[in-house]
Amino acid sequence: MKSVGIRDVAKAAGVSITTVSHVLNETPNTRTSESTRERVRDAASELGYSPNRLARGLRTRSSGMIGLLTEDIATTPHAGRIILGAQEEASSHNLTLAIINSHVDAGAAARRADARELIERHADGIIYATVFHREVSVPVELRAVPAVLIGAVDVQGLVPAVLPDEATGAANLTALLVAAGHRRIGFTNSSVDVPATRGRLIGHLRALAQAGIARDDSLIVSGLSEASGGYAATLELLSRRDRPTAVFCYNDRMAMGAYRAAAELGLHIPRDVSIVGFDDQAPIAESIHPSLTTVALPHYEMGAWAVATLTRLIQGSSDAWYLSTHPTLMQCPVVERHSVGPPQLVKSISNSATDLNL
Amino acid sequence: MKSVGIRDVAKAAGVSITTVSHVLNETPNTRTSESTRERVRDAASELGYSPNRLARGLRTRSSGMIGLLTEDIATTPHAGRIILGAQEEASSHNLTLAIINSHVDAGAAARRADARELIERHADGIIYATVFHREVSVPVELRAVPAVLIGAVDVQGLVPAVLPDEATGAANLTALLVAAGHRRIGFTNSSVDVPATRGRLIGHLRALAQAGIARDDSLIVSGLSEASGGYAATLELLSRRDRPTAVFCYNDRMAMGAYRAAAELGLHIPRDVSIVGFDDQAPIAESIHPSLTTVALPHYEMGAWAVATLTRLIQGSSDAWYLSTHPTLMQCPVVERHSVGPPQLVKSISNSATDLNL
DNA sequence: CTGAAAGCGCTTACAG
DNA sequence: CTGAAAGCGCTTACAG
Repeated sequence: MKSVGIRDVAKAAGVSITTVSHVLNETPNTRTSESTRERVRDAASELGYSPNRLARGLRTRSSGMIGLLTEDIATTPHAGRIILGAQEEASSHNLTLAIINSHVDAGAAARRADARELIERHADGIIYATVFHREVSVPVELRAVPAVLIGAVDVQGLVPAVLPDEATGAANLTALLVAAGHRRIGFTNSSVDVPATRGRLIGHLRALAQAGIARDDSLIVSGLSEASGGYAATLELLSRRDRPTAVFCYNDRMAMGAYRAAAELGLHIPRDVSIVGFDDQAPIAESIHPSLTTVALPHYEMGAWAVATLTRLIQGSSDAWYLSTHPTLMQCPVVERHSVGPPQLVKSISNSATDLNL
Repeated sequence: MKSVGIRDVAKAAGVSITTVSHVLNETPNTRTSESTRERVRDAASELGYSPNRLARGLRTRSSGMIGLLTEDIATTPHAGRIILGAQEEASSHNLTLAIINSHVDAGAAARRADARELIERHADGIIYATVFHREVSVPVELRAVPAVLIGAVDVQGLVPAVLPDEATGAANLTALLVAAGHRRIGFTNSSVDVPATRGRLIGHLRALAQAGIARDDSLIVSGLSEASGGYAATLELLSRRDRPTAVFCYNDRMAMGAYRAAAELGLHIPRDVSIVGFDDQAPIAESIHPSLTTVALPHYEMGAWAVATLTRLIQGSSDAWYLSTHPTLMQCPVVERHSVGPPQLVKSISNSATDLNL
């Protein structure tokens, strides 16, 4: 199966390969008679010609490929959406997405080797995405090409980054709770100190302040960022005499545990207590009963932003410096479902059985 | 930043580029003195030379890239593991993985365009992965290159495929239930008819037969393959006078609903009823309480198999025909956690409250 | 054991 | 408005 090349099209159209190249690429500043153009296009489509990207890349020194370097991300549940956003944006720019994953603990050397591989293949740009929102020291290899970061910020401030705006997302979520009437809101935080932990708490506190609700640190309890941690923390919170009427869980997995704690205490969600999570993690948030009100992380959008920004950088946009020094924050939308209701009107005595007897 | 080429290495080592190419590629049937080889290697590493894959690809008519064509798969929770398996296997063969995703409903035309794009870039092989185990008609474009299918079987039997061995996985899971002492096992199936639905039921039935347990179709009830469907089906099953002592749910999401049904009936898992799922879907299976005994889908393995097989095909292996006509089945391992226990010893009266009074 | 040379399939000054 | 020719950076017969 001999593949058809530009030469075949030229011959069929009775023109030179130069002309074929010009008309097919619509080279600017090139005049070609309409009749020739038509002949060329007809010949090309008749022969089913499609240019060899390798040859073109060799000549133009650009591969039309962008590399996505991930750090264990393919194993996290969110990964798919980052990849999807990046891939679709890439397609729309006629770019191909190549993926390389290294394990988080593989170390800097592995990451540099991966970067090098992408460079050998003449990636036009590289996206570096980390599992958790954190600070990284970008491999020097990436200095050689346009690069952007997803979910991480470069300690040296040399490469543009997108980050989820956790604080605003959290603030909006808390505001929703406040709007429903809650004033005593528990917060079960993750005990590991990462930007997400800090950001979510900050947003929560900010919304409280804005609503004129006094900060009460006894309402903030932290634990493992898993269902088990959420269970323990929420159990503690809801067992108090003056238990909160709502609890904001650091993430959806913790919220799963919070549901169990509430059930064990005989508390009905959202009648007796409102629960909210963060991450909009599939399939938990939707599948749990009642379905969970939470905030979504903009993975798709960050993926798309990354390649959109990269294409600007590749085209030599002058935003580079500005972008590098000002991380882009992506909004995290609140997803309202069914785990929030108004607070109980009656002052509960410590146990919801009382309510049932009203 | 002028990048270093083979010419620079040749000059530095005082040899021809031919020689550089031979020593660096370790071309077979080529004698080069050890001293020359050493000089070349030193020069190459000193200059930080890495070959331009585009140029090499143009010359050798192979890009060293393999394409992964997915069908909405990046949006499914499992996707990451397929990509990861494929990517790691690709790395080990010095291949790069390019990903293109099309929406399931984008139609055949979109898929063909995607295949074409991969071919323009001279993908050495293409993997086509579908979201759900099903039959597909492979785009003709794929006939031009080695191709394999993940999770789907080609209606025309022309391309090799890997599929999860759902039946065996299900049989093993049911066998585990039987081993625990269960003889009345409910089965909540998905009401949509796909290979997975059929395979899981077949495996279940096979294990029952093997254990000498009479088939009782009243124990098989189907519904939506979501938590809500599992809830309804399980509620029905467990409300019967002679309720099953265990229920096998078509998937983990249905199992989530089953948990809720059991809780509502006051049935404790696994004391009063055992529940098992299928998919080992993160983060449900682990996070739910008690953690769910289920069977894992071999996504990583299928991804790795796909590229391993592709490399054999690319090298002209003669297995092609055999592989095309015999889909490869990948084992689905049972993952034991905490949702299975022995059946209740007492004959229940219809309501577990009775048990509590023993 | 080593090298000169052709050629992979394009794009792009440059000339006409 | 159109084309001849150089060249991107490699690999690979082929000759010596």
